[in-house]
Amino acid sequence: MQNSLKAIFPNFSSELIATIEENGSHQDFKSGTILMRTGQYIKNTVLITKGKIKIYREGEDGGEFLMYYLQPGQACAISMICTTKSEKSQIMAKVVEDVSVMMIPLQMMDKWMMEHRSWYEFVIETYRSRFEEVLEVVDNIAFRSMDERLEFYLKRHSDACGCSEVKLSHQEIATELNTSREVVSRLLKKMEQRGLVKLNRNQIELLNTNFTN
Amino acid sequence: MQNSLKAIFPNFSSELIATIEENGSHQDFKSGTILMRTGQYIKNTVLITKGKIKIYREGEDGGEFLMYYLQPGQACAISMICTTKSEKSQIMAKVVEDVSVMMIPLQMMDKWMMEHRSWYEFVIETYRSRFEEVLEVVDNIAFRSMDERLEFYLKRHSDACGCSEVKLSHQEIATELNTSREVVSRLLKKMEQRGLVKLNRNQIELLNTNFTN
DNA sequence: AATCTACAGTAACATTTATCACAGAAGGAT
DNA sequence: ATCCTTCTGTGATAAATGTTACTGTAGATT
Repeated sequence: MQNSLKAIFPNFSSELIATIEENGSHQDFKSGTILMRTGQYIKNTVLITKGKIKIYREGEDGGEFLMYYLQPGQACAISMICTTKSEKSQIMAKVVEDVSVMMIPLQMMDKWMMEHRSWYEFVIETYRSRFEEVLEVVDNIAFRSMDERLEFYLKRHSDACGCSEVKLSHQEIATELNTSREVVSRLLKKMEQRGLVKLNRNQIELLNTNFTN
Repeated sequence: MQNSLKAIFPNFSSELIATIEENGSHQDFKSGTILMRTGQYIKNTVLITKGKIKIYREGEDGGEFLMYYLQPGQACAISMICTTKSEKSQIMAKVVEDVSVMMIPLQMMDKWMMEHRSWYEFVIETYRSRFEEVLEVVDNIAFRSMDERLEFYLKRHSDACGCSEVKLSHQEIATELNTSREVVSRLLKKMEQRGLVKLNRNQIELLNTNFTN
């Protein structure tokens, strides 16, 4: 256990790892579990050691909008921020691949910030990278049209999984981009005609990862 | 001077105020000055003591997109985040009302985080509130159409200045929402017909601040 | 094999937003 | 007062996106 945590969070000091083992509680969740809801109070910070969690925003009409994914070695920035004052969550977190996490009680946050340099740096870096990621999301919806956003979305996915096949239905993609299935189908078809992708049932193969044209 | 800082940042401890006075440099900037550009390296954290700074994202085509405003008693979250590793800025910061600021050299950031509880809390709270604000921006562009976004925009403005008159041209508003002047003119006209605003040259008067209908 | 269901394709149409073109109005400068 | 510039209003049109409706197909179920 100690070994695995150290492997996943290589920058953590040994003392920090030990402290985490001591105070955190290890938990597993199945794909589909909703870990956090908008408006819910947060009592833990979450460190991901296995699997994938989707962080998204929910519209009043029930529409979803993907913000980013959390993967092993990462932590939920929102939970860190809100934790310090036990604020309400502003986002939804859903498990999309069975996960293992360490739940860190909120009281530890402030304490460790002072006591563990490597925790402090991890937290700051988490804030920074998530903030940047969200800014990129803003860019996309503010300045780009749906076809560009779709390309960006597929690229992000293949980057995340490290493979060129994206295993999602058009409906799922549409939901995450907050558009309709028909629009996604149309645009994908156009991309196929341009030779950028190959379409199969429940699977999109990226032919030209570097389609910046 | 000591007095004024304490008045603007009431939660800062006296020792922190003294430290800021000692290490920060007081500077003034005229309206229109660009304090930070995308891609620029950041070497200071900025505390605003007077005036207003606009934080926005710039598209490749030169389009702007308003993120939020910084006002007295606030600090630039981006500069704090980037500062810790002297990262590049991801946003633009432009003075929109003559400002006075305290520039804090980046080396101080980490040091004060450990030494001054009130600084630590201020930084965390700044992260949190800005993150939330950006999430709200995402909501708006992801889920809402232009007429709703325009209403929200006007509301934010009147909230910020504390008055019901928004002194902006249609062109300026269009720029910040990344749309065109004609669209703004048309939507405003409709709002006027619905009795929500009164239109004058370079000025929009909100008649019904609570237009959630 | 027959049936069922989720997924994908596509045409037709509605709506929203962007763009072009131009006219008039307000206020400052001469 | 006249001229100039900026701001505003509005129609016509184009483009992008959303919606409705329907068809076909692959794979699962029976």
